[in-house]
Amino acid sequence: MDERQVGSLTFRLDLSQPLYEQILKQMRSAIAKGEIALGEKIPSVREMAHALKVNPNTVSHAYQELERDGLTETRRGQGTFITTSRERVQQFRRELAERLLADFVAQMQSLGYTWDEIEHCLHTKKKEAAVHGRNGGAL
Amino acid sequence: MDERQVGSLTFRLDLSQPLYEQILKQMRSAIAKGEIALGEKIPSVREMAHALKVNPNTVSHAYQELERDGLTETRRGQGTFITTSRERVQQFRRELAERLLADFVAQMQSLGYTWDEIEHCLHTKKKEAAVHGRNGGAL
DNA sequence: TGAGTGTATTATATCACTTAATACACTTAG
DNA sequence: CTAAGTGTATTAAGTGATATAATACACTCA
Repeated sequence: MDERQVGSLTFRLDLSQPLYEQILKQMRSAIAKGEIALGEKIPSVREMAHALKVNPNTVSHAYQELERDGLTETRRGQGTFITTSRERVQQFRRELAERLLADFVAQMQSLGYTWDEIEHCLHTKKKEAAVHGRNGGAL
Repeated sequence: MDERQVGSLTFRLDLSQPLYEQILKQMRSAIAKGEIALGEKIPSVREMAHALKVNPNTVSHAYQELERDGLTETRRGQGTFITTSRERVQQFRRELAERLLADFVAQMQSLGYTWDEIEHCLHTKKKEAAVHGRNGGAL
């Protein structure tokens, strides 16, 4: 429940990972999902740092990675803005998904799972989730 | 190609991850895949350390994690041996796969992918792999 | 002009990881 | 019994990534 609100965004930080990485990943998700509109200004480094109770340098680190990803553009004296290129966002989302998928499959195969078995596991979990989503999730 | 042979096992180590974690994961894979037989003795801490050009403490760290997993049993003065319980190995393999799957799905969903889209991505990649496996992998 | 931007710098502290050098208790082959 | 080989524990040191703190600078805009 340790959630922090920053503008329209919600962040959850813990100690299991570097803070700047958690900020980075959650910003990436928000952008990929369109929770932040194209061209929109994101919170300033200092504002974000204050809201998350984190050092400005840590936020700056995350923001610089976002720019390396091509997801943001920084204008000195103005702030940091989401790219206006819908194509760039979609491409980045696809690349990230492709990496996740490749890593997942590689790790499953390192445990001796075949393609068919991996597909079957995913399908089974999907059906389980469907049950939990309908009513099983309730108390 | 920086591979190291230790008995019947092959290890690949780099600097992108803690050494003890790489040893741990590759041992887990070897056990899960049955590349080491149940009850078999694995290389001694010192032998493994020498072969991998790594400190004995680092190998010991990995071996202690393996025992925490229930995959090995240590006998003082004799060495470290793979568990004789086939059930334990199979259960651990399932648990590991379950964790990988849950994490993968969670990360895909954080990018806005639906269950159907995730399934479709996996299926597409499977077919790609099939092509590369038949002949596309050749030069 | 002044407040708000991103950025850079220097310093300090902490933590995980790795290596090194020993030492101890145990088991087994000789 | 002895010696070599087991896992394990301890202490020390060094490294690198991470995070914080305190400043400072250049830029933009009302």
